[in-house]
Amino acid sequence: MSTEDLLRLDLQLCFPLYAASRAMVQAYTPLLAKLGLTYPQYLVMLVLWETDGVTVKELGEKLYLDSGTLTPLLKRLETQGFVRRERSTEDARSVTVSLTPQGRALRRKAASIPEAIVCRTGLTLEELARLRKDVQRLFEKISK
Amino acid sequence: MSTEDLLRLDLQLCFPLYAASRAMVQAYTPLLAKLGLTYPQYLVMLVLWETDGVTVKELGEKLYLDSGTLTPLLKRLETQGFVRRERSTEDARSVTVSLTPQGRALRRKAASIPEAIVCRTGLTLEELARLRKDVQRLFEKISK
DNA sequence: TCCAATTCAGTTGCGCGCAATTCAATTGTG
DNA sequence: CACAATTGAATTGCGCGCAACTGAATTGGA
Repeated sequence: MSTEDLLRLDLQLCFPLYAASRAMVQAYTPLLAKLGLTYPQYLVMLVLWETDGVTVKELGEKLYLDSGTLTPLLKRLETQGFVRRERSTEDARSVTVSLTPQGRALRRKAASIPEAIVCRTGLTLEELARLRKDVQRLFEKISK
Repeated sequence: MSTEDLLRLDLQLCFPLYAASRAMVQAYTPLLAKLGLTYPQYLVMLVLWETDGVTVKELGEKLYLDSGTLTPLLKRLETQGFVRRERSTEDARSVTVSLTPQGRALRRKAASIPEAIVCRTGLTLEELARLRKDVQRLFEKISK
């Protein structure tokens, strides 16, 4: 393949990835708006619904986001009444994030979202699982 | 699969897509920084290197971005001296974006980037082509 | 024990993305 | 032709992402 070809927009992997990621977030947006969440906020809630009481650092490791992104995002979730943020007693450098009852309750309202998105893709669960694995593999290759 | 499972972060397609897309942009960032470009600016340049003299609307259609994103981005490219923006004479509502000699020259400097990224993924061109097609198909399904 | 190095969250600054709005130019219809 | 509807770019406002930095708390080595 020539350099010319490699510089063509439609032949690069990155652009479809970038476009698909944004389109995915846009598909979630109206569903999440009903809960009062943005997509990154939803990701934080997914982590907390699975493991309540995590530090900002742990959230960052799971979501690949830094404190510059998480701190203001968590403050907004706190203002909304979905989470509490408190300095850890055993290590005062870290901050523990935990769900409020309201934050826990939100999980039920979110329960219907994944299926709605799966339907939207029009792919079978097998196709989705394979694509997810491929994209994950790509991510691992790139991110080191 | 249960609702519980569907809400698990690691089982969703969207999160790996989101993480991979950001990781990809991060892989481009140091290479593009040498040219004075961000990743979205690079996408605009890719379009212009292929088809010089396009309107903001056409750019938006190719990149799935609106004027709210493009107008300030194009102003920054203009300030850098890579593009010119001028009101169309036949339709004064639209603005035509074209390359400056400096913008055209940038293409040669960018020529080595796609291959560097391909190497970074550690995938064969066949694997990349297949993944690109799958992601494109997903994008088309979602974005309507 | 002391103190330099590290860690963790927070802050600042900037460039997207995108919804919503504005305004001027153009188009289409009676 | 008139004028309402549409189109295209620009603007505003907000929430990310992320690099770079700050400052406080903790750790680890001499």
